[in-house]
This record gives sequence, structure tokens and C-alpha cells, in this order.
Amino acid sequence: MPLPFDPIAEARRNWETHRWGATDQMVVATSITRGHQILLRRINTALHPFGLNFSRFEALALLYFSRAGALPLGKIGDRLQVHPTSVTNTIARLEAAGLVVRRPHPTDRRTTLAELTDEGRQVVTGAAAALDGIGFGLDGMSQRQLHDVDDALATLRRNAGDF
Amino acid sequence: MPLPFDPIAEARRNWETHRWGATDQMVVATSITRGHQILLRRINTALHPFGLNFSRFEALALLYFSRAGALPLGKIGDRLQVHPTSVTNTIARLEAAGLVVRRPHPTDRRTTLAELTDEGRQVVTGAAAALDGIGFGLDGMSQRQLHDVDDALATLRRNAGDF
DNA sequence: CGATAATACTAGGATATCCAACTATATGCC
DNA sequence: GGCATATAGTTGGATATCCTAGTATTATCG
Repeated sequence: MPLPFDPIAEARRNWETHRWGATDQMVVATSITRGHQILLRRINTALHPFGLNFSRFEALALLYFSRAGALPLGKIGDRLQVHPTSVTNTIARLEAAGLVVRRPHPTDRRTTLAELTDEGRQVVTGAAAALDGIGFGLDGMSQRQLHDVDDALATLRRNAGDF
Repeated sequence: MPLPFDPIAEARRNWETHRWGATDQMVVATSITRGHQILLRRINTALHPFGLNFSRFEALALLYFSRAGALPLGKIGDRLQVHPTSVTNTIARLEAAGLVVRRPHPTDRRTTLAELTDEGRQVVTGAAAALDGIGFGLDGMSQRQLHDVDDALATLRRNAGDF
């Protein structure tokens, strides 16, 4: 049961009426929050049959793309831009599911490598196909819109010091 | 220390090389995830001096905009598109901080109203000014980009049945 | 060479979110 | 009226994330 109006458009009106400023930015920040929530639910639903969520899938994909099928945990965190403790948790789950194994780094004893198992390799390709199947939850968006969002968010990410 | 490359552009290359499909959608979904993370951190940092986070601020703002300064918890959840249990938690925090009070609904005894206190009214206006001050974390984005993102995400939200 | 600083990871704690199940109240319908 | 159903909110449980702090190891440089 959808609302009879767009709640964010309503927020825009209120914001303008009360002269709270930065209205366009408020609208976009709120929309991104809600968009994230919608996508995460769609993606996680599609990944559920594989025993994965989006974070775990991202980690698996990263390992899959790596030359050796293995990466230090720290590097995974850098690439996915998440906190080290989140990587620890993600890899622990994947390990419990038998999709990766932890291995000591051959020369640096501080470092732990996460290495894809054969099963992990199979699961991640199946999961990727499932995400392709639902168009990453973005089927309703036009090519033009996809490009525009990519462009704008790349600006945001660069501005945040991501790269 | 930023990465020497854009990790999402790198993901795009890998995705194309392995022919995993829905590349543009993958890029946008991943960018929205990361954009959300960046914005949430900036916004919550700005709200921290007020003892608020983004969720609590949104609830307070909604009450502030309402005619009576009070709304049923369920209506708050509908507007902010969050789960009823999240509203319970949010309002409990705001009540503990003295920014809202719970009141029984005058005619429907199932319903609880959250009502803004004088202090809540003061805090929310100060917090709004702080968010205006940081441009909701989106200062680097052009007017054109803001508009394009708004448009694309409105499509997504409508497609998801929000309104 | 050896003390200090930096790096890699993990443990414990706090928070936000969702889901399933539960209680209380209200509504609908025969 | 009275019973089945729907609605409002809360509780308990699971999960993901971040932060702070701690241990172990490596790198720096005086």
C-alpha cells in the first residue's frame, strides 16, 4: 500500500516553507538513504538462496577477480571501503560457510589471506548470475539515469577522498 | 590516504572482463551503497553535538512539521519508510533525551503519540541549521547533478511502490 | 642495533535495522 | 451482540556496522 504522495517531495515542501536551507541537498541525501534501503533489500533477497548478503558477495567477487584467488584482509577492506572489523566479520561468515579459507601470509606474519575455495568459486558465479537476473534491483532506471547517477556519485566519492 | 584508482571503476572492468552482465546497474548499486555510507557519516558527525543521528533527526523534523507537533508512531514509520520496531527504538531514544514525550491517543487506545517537547523544538532547529551548514554532505555536487540524482532515485522509489 | 612508530588483525561494546511473535485494542460482518 | 480479522505497538533475537583498545609483527631511523 503506497502512500498517496511522495514523502520526500512532501519533505521538500516543508523544508522550503520553514526556510531550513539546503533543500536540494536534503532531498538527495534522503533519496540516497531510501534508495540504498530499497536496493539492499532487493539484492539481499536475490542472494539469500546462496547464503550470501551483499557484503559477503562483494568480498567473494573481489577474491574471484584477484589473480591468486586470495587477498589480505586489509586489502579487502580498502577496496570495499569498510572498517577492518567488518572485514573480519564478513570473512568469518564466509569461512564458516566453507566459501573461503584463512591462510597465513607467506612472508608477513601479521597478515592473513582469505582464499577462495572451489565451492566459493562456484557460489559467487551463481550469485552474480542471480544479481544480473534482477538487474541489481535497478531495472526501472533508464540508461541515461544510470549514467547520471554514476557521474554524480563518482564526484561525491572523489570528493570524499576515496580515490 | 586515497586509493590510487577508483575501486568501482576497477569493479566495472572486472565485471566486463568476466561477462557477469548488468554492469551499469552493478556500478550504480555499488555507488549508492558507498554514497550512502559517506553521507551518513558526514551527517551523523554534524548531528553528534545535538545528541542526534540522522534517523532521530528525521523523526524530530517530521514532528516539527506536523500541525500539532505530535504524530502516531505508525505514521512516523510510514513517512520515513522504516520498520515499526525501528520507530519504537528511535522514539525511545528521543524520549530518553527529553526531546519528545509519549502520549496516549485521545480516542484510539492502541495508538501512541510522539509529541515534541520545547527542548525538542529547539534542538531540531539547531540541528537543521547544522545540516544546512554542511550542505547535507553534498557540497561538491553541482545543481545539475543534484537534480539528475533526484530524478533517477524518484524513479526507483516509485518503482518500489513508495508512492 | 634498538627503541619508537606504523601496520594487520581481532575482541568487546554500542547502535540501528530488520524479522517473527506477542499483547491489546478496534473494526467488520453474520 | 459476538466472533474473526485487522491494526498499533512492543519484546526478543539475529545481523551488520562502527569505534576503541589490545596483541603481534614489521618498518623506520637515530
